[in-house]
Amino acid sequence: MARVIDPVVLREKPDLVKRSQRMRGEREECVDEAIAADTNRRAAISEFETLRAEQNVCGKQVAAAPREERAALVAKAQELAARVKVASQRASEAEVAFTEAVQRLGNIVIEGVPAGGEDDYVVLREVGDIPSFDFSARDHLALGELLDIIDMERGAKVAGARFTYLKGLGARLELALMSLALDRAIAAGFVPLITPTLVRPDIMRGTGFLGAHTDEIYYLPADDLYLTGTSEVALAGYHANEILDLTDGPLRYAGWSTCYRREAGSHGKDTRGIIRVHQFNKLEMFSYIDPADAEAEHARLLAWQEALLASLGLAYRVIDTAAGDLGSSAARKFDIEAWIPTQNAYRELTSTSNCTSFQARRLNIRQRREGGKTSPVATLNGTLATTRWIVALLETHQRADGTVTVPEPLRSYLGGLDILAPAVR
RNA sequence: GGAGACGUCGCAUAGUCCGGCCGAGUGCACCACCCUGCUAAGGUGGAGACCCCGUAAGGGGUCCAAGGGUUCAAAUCCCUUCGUCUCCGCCA
Repeated sequence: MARVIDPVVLREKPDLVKRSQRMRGEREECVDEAIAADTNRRAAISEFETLRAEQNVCGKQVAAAPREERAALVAKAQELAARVKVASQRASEAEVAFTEAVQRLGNIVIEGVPAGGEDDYVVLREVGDIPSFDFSARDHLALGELLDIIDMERGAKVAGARFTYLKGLGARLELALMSLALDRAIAAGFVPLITPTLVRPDIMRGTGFLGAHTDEIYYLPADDLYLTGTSEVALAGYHANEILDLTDGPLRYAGWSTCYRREAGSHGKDTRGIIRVHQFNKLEMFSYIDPADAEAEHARLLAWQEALLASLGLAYRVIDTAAGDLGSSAARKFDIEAWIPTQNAYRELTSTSNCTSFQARRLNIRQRREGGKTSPVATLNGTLATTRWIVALLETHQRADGTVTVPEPLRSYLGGLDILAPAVR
């Protein structure tokens, strides 16, 4: 059964949970409701178990009794069985009610996370020089079309709005970016994983995506499967219902997959180019770690993201997302936004979340502790590269003639190419 | 898509036909101790997960792929789902 937040914390430190709910701008009363449901549930379980114990004893008596006494004992057992059935039903109803109540609670926000909504983030730092041009800068789509590497028109013809073709050097650029990121991840000790992009409902639910964001997700009714919007889903599900050995350190995976998002709530937003498309590729870092080390790991994920962005010559800022803008699973989230010259704004290129033990509880992922006890692990995730980076790369490194300088780290992945220019034919 | 076999406590298996003495035997692996003076063998004991009550000691409940059903009682009978394997068919 999904527990989501630690029931012991809920019971013993309800104020902590209430404070978290408040910071998220969500209902505080949910906490008391969950506690009441918990009390109710435990009473129902006790009642059922007492009756059940009685029934078990009775059953043994029936089996051991001589024939002539059986009829009477069976009659008694029948009566008992009926009562057990009722108690059992009540107990499972109470269990369901508790699960529902507790699932309405978001993860407990980490101390230091700014309170408030989407606009209440705190900028931790700005890094790199904001590019300036002595010519009129083109946006990424203009550059993409000039270079013949992005084809939105044909994307729309074949699949509809928000679909695209990456062509020629565009296709190679994406692969180069992903490959560079993968090599960095491998160097940092991540195990590469190419993940399923269709998953079952229980996995989707377990990772916390089947809540408020259900209409963001593509669903295939004929097969009862969901298309994943990030490999985080499959990466988190990878060790579902397992007991891990983390004595040699965290388990780190780098998931490479295509991602699918319906973008249901963003009609009219970012309609130009490949900033916001229904299908893109992403390399995702994912860590399973002892909860005590989760915050340190979060800092490491962020550092790896920053190192990659910086090496590609992108100007960016790091923001500490406000509590109200966190997903329900996240206890803290850092976004890195790169400067997009033609938008005169920072736009999100990566995101890294510390889900503490929230996601692991839902997915029943534990570790063996000293003394043989088990406890939930912590999970963290973070973007290491996505298709969207191409937007920042093209715009940042463009030149007056519409060609684009290839940042040094990507060149070896493009056969040594240092300038993206229109193909001659 | 059609036909069939199967899914047991880390691994391998027994048990399922004939429901209760099976929460479950055996081997291997594992842990503790003993014996042995040696990188072996032998002996004794212990090992799972989850939940409830309890300060604790301890007690109780649930779990034989998952979920339902029959029954006083289900690993064992019935149904559904998921998964694995074999054969046939199909296949960008």
